[in-house]
Amino acid sequence: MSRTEQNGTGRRRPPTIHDVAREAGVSRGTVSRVLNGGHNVSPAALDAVQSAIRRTGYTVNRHARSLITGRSDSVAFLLTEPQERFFEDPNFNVLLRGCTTALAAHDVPLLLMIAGTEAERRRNMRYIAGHVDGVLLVSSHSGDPVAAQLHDAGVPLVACGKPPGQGSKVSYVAADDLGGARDMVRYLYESGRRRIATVAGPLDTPGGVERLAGYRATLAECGLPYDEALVVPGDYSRAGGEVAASLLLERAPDTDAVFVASDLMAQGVLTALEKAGRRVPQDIAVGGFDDSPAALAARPQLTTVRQPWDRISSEMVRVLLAQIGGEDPAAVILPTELVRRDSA
Amino acid sequence: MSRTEQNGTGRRRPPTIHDVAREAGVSRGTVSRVLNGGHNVSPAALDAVQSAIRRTGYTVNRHARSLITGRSDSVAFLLTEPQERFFEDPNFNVLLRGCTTALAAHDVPLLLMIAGTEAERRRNMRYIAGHVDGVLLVSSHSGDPVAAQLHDAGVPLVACGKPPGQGSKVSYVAADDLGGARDMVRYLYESGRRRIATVAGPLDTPGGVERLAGYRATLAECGLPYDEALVVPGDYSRAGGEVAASLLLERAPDTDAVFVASDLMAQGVLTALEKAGRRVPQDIAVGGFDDSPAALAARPQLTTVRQPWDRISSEMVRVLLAQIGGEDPAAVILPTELVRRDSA
DNA sequence: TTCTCTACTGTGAACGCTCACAGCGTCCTT
DNA sequence: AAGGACGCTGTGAGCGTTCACAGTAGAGAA
Repeated sequence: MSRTEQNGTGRRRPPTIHDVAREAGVSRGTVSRVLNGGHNVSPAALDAVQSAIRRTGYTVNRHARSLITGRSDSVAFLLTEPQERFFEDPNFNVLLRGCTTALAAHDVPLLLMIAGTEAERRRNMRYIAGHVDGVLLVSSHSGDPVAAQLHDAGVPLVACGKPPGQGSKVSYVAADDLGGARDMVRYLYESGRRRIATVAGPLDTPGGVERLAGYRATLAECGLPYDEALVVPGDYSRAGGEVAASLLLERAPDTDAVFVASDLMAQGVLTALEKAGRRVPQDIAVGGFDDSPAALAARPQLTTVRQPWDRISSEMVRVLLAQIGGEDPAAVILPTELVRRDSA
Repeated sequence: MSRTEQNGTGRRRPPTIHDVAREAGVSRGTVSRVLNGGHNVSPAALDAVQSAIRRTGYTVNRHARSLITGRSDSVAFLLTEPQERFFEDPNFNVLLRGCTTALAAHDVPLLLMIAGTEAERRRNMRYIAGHVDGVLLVSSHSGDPVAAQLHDAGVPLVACGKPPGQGSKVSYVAADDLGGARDMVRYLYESGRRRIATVAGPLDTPGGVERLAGYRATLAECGLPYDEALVVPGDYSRAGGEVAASLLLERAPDTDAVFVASDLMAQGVLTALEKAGRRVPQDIAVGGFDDSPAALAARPQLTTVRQPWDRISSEMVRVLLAQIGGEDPAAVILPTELVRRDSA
């Protein structure tokens, strides 16, 4: 008879490895071996243990295991963004969900940590060292020292997007921002536009830099001049896009296309254009970046560049687990895809 | 000399309570007492221990602590939604972030678990029992047995929104859906609308039911007849809203206002109305629900009902921690707020 | 047969912490 | 003056697991 036959409302003491061992008629050691891959265990013992586990409803006590192994078998998803971006940017959702499910497949729980303030950052850093096997880092702004700190502390780490100034020391997974920007600008060119402007992302983020570089390179490839009046900085926010577009219309009223470095900003651009009485795409074509829900919500719906967020998340998890397993840091760059809708 | 003076690239063995004790010239027991509230410790010893902790950079090993206390000092945020909703609904973001930061203030890490499929659900249930002190449950569909299961397993639990058919056994925190709907419908009535329709939410969710009930009750209070042609079911999605609005225009072309049970659906309604050539708000007023980013993204911007998501998350955490501390389950209902913009 | 090798099994000893207990002084009460 | 109560301290045991090691039996080689 197992000790856990009833599971009433009060919490019972959960079965331990001893209970399983007794139930199966073997020793702790054998049960432990079964739990950890089942090597050097006779078929009969394996069977007995497995059925005993099933009968008792045993689950390994991860605290006890972690205490001795030193591993925690959990990883942190660390977000170091000012909160507005987290709210506004639906990509985080996709990324977070993707990481959660990819990890779940390996039975590794995910700890969500958000470090908006300096105090939160310190608390999280304290926690991470020693309580978590690795970190999935989402932090785009380059002022952020957290990647370097974690790396110095010897914590396995994968960043989403290339962390600036880290050489090749830290792993990262990123979309091909430069290639995506190139595809979009070339597409605008090929649909006949010749005064192609851009609303850039923040230039302290790798994405912002790369997309601008792609814009610039493609202009050159197409034989178009680079005109500084056509380049307006933005901050990835809707409001920022609106401001940027007004500025652009003032500086270069003859613009006939805008490559906007995020869908959210593109929404703002659309608003400004509407206020200014410009028709999209007839008067001005607008190209976004991200293929976020905002792209579908926009009127007209945005032609944009899809980032492979689902693959990004699964690659991040793959690289992180590999690194925890002892492999070297790796960089992965994934292709983007042009999505044609109504705005260009 | 502390043993941890350098923190080079290789991971050092972190300082233990023994190290701190030696450093402070006291015993393990005293250090432990300082760590757990500092009762029955002399001022001198307290001081010595605290400075030793600072010097060594000691952090308590939570695995060792959990092993003996039986608590894990962590809680799960369990999401049992089909994935589309998670993506589309920005409220989850706010909720998730709110819970994370509220918990962080108590030094309690949050484990994110998503149970989209049955297999995931089972895995998560297994993990939760014994590895987590409590659960923040976000699951609106009533077919979902997870609330009952967790409750039966004796796991402290707080749901977001009233879980259907649980009597008063499980704690929950919810916005005043009925009151919010009432405010909106009354507002539409007071701005002169007399053919007020509604696009309802799914009726297997408490929110959907309550908002419809509020609509119906307010109609009665205002002396307006209840007309079934004016009530169209929806599914909280943008596409669902568009379909619903087309149906509505067909069934009741003289509608002059629509109370839509979510902003996302309201966006769809706006699209359908635009296609049908109706002006908003001149021809038809549109009222949303949620005050999500979608409300600002919509054209015209949505008049809507704000749910106090920030307070919901902090209340959920408060109630859960209280319950873990031994208090009884509690129900909390928080007031909503009417936000006037351009659509009504 | 005897020896070695291999496959399998059981047994302490840790991991770092908390908790209960016992031992101490010191102060108050009777 | 004796007895308790109280504040503070150190010590041993044990939480549930893994790991290293020692031991056993059976198979194959000499």
